[in-house]
Amino acid sequence: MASDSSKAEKKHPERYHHGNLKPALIRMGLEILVSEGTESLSLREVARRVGVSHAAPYRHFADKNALIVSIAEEGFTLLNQELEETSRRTGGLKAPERFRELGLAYISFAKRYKQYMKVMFGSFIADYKVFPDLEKKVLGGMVLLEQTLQAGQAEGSIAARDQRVMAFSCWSMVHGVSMLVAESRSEIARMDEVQLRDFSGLMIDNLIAGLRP
Amino acid sequence: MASDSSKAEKKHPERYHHGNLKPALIRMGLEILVSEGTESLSLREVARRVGVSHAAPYRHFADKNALIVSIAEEGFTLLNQELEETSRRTGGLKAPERFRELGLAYISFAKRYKQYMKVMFGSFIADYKVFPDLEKKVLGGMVLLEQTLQAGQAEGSIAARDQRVMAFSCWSMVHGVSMLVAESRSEIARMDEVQLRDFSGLMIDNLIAGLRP
DNA sequence: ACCTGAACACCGTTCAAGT
DNA sequence: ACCTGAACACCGTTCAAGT
Repeated sequence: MASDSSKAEKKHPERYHHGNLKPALIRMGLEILVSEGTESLSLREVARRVGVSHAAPYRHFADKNALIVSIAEEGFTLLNQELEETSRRTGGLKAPERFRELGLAYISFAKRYKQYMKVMFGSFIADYKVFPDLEKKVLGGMVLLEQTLQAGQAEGSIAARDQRVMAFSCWSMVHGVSMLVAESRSEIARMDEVQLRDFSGLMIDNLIAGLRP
Repeated sequence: MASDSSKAEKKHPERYHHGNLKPALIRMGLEILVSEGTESLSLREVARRVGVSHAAPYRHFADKNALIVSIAEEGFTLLNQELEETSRRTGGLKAPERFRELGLAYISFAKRYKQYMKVMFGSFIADYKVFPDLEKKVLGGMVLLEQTLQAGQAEGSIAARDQRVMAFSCWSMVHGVSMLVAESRSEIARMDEVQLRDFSGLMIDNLIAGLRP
């Protein structure tokens, strides 16, 4: 009982050398992503800033791609959390209004986390086929949309048409705006958060009008 | 008259050493892009395949980014051509149907030229701010949409609401599908051309229904 | 079990020098 | 005017060797 040395060593969490290197690499990776942008993200730089040799990350990630996938996963988790919270918050509203709020939440996320969006949906992940988990996470938002539509059909506020097509219609529109914003294409990227929200609201209204019975 | 030597030399167009290096680099760049994908596109590799030293491209492009911008510009030109041809071809139809065809043409382009779309809208172009021309080319499609909407309002087939919002609604939806397809996100990317066209048609119909008076 | 250092084969970019 | 070769400062990845 006196000489157990295996667990008591982790006194200073600021010295990674042992212990929590993997999460430290992920955190530093997205820190670089947010501050320097997407071009500055190199495995060597991440290792350097975390104070570890450039070969060390290879004990925790198969390659650079694996690190990026981990960052993307965090992004999807964050996005899904915000969407679920929106869904909860708007529980009392009718389907079209909830639908609208979900779309606005997605776009708001994209505006606030551009770099995340680039990593989540851009071409940084070379072999996405190897990571089917990612695709499932993307579907998290779709599920919320379809549930909302279903409730809308039950209460008679949404037309009794194919849910999947309707959900995809909304997701695609909202995703399109989001990517144009994240990649700073088109004038819409220069709007501030409030302007973007108003404009997006009008766009979504155009779509919702077409989904009513 | 006998000894003019300045123009008569270009006999063998297959020897780039003099002459048309710049277009050759652009062509080879997108050839690599299409065959090997987006990760394999390095300036040195382009130079190598064109049979020229790795420093030679720098006489024609300021940096790698400039080459990529040139490729993206070709992509935009191609996309705009297809959209304009669609617009011409559907001259006899009413606005909602033309609107629909324009959207389908955009998505069809994205399906057939994934790599182009990645370069045109992805994060490969580091300093897009330096190239406002690109943004103008993006707007080419938007102009067609707005014109169509205007005609629709004149003939009474489109609601008398803000054209810009309506055009953006359509562009965003269609762009969203296109990027999900180009980046192979979501199940929609696994559809073949016919399936994708049918599904997209239904999505666009949802939107058009909301744009009617 | 986890990390380091050297090594390899690549990059993008620059610059003196060649024709 | 256009191109080359060497050089520089970076990469990602591997692997023997260290603790």
